[in-house]
Amino acid sequence: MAVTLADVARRSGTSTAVVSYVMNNGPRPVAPATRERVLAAAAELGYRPNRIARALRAGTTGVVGLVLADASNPYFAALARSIERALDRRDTLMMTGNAGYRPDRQQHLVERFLAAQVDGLVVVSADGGGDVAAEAVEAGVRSVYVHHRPVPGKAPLVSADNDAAVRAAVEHLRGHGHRRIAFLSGPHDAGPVAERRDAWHRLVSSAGLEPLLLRCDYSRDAAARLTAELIAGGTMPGALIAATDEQAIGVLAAASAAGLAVPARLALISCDGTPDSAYTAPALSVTEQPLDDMAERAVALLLDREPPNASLPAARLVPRRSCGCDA
Amino acid sequence: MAVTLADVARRSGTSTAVVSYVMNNGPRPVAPATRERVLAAAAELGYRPNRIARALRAGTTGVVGLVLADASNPYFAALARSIERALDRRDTLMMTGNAGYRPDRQQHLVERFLAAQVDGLVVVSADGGGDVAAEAVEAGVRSVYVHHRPVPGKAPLVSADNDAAVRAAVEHLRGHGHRRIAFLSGPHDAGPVAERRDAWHRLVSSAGLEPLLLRCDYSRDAAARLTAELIAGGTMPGALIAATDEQAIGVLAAASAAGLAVPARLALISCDGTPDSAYTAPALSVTEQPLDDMAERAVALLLDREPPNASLPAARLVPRRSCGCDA
DNA sequence: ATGGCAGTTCTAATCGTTTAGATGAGAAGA
DNA sequence: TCTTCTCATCTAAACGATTAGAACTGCCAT
Repeated sequence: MAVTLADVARRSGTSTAVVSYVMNNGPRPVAPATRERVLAAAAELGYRPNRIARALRAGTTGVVGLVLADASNPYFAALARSIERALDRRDTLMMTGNAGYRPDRQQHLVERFLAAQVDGLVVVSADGGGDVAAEAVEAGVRSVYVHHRPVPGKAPLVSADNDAAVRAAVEHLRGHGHRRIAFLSGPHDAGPVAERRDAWHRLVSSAGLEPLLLRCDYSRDAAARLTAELIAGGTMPGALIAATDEQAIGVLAAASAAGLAVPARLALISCDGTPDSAYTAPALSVTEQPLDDMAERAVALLLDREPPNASLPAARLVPRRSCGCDA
Repeated sequence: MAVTLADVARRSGTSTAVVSYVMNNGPRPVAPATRERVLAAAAELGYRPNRIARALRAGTTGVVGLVLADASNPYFAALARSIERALDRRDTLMMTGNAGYRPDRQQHLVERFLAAQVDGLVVVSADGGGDVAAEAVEAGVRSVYVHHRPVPGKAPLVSADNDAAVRAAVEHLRGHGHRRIAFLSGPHDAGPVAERRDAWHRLVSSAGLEPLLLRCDYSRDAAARLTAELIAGGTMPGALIAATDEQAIGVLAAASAAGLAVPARLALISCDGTPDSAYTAPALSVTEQPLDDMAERAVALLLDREPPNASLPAARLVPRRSCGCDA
């Protein structure tokens, strides 16, 4: 059915070797006249090299596996796109799998990807889950965690500097005159969220302010329910830093439903900086993660012989309406 | 480096054929005692079948290519997840590529996927772009368009019944007492958006109402700008059906910024029904697309010998706050 | 003429699995 | 004892591309 090297060779009156040399500007030269004949034959027949065969022979597939916690989450979706662009620059394809926050699914995906002989593995997981990359590393497949790494974790981690970002957020809210600055974290935070919480706790405590720590699941729904309870109970603080945009959007929805004015009665900043955050009502103030840089770094670590070791730019503060700014 | 069939065969004192038969519950039976030895050897060595080699021999890879317009758009992201689940049920992996609404990128991705010998191709494109699946179909690779199909298009289309959905939306808004029901469409609508617009136009016209048609890009940004202009010019209608959630979210953001109350001064319904729509302020009323059913249907069309020909369930109306309902 | 040397091209082994055909060992039937 | 049959297993040929090593052309210098 499909056109093979042998077909092109027959048509052009040469051998498969010569055709291969022409196709890859191969390791050996080919006479100009022959090259022409081969190219003409390939074009006529509509020859398309079979990457599976090449992969078997070469031991490298040009495909990287991406294990994603949840592509429906705009933060992970944006990260996935950045990774895709970084891979595309290296002419590498991407297999994707959503683990849906479930460790067993993560494991399952890793095994499927290894069987498919991926050249590398990128794991973007939320909190929780074991060292899924370990199996890949043992099998000799380069792997990298992005955003979060389990402990212990056998593969390197690429993540942004959350400390500086949270510092900027806290200082910004204090600049708006707030003294009760709460933090909304995850249920069992770890990784970047824990870093953010730590940074907040340190800053608020050392300023002599009371650190009010809230926790809920990383879903809009959970954050909305929590917010509704706090408002009903009259214990809503005047300023809040949400660990993730998703949670902040849930907070915003519940505040709107309960008639609590943002930013007048509640100043809000969240820490992802997804594209969505610019289109909430009011627009969310955020600390924006340098996703493109993180992705480029991660992919370089996987595929390039000499990965860059420049440090990652920190997340930066993007003030919009929800913190009390006009913009 | 990697453990092969031959290694397992040597270790268990059998041949590669027997090992293969054991691994696949092969086409021939194996004596129980031998089977045990083989399984033990495979476990000890940590054997993992090489799917690339299997693919070369079998001519089938167990991988499907998904060409997506834009995974950052929650509607497409949700659709992609549904497709992934449908594929997973058939033990099939997925390669993903985002075309970013650019026809040349679509074409490029299709070619990469074909070279990777995918077993099938799912194309989820927005308006515009040529018949990218044509090349795949000619190469004998089954393909299917989901959501939108270019004209002419060589592959079948899986799409929901938009007519019934829009009818429900228009009738619902009329039930709230609205008589000026505008429609916000895309810049050069086609496919599902055009269907929605047609349905709206027919219904509104036949009710003797004036059909006000608005157009802008499918981005939140564009919709927000258009809305701001309309509000400033005092020409904002009292009720609006947005073709997509993204546009509706842009409308909502601009209305909030300009202080235009939703739903009191503007009743809004949009036509995708993404998860996001429940968490806007106020919550968006939508007609919800049956994404899981669409995905299952599309994948069945690609991979199953006898695809189902039951008709697709229609999108259904989910009334929330933005249309004027209390819920 | 003849050996050597580029410059080309061909032959065939290889990657790891699958599987049809050949082979072998035993059991049952003549 | 000698077929005949059934099971279980082995041998080896694919799948399509890559690439060393062999082989074949001219051409020049001896």
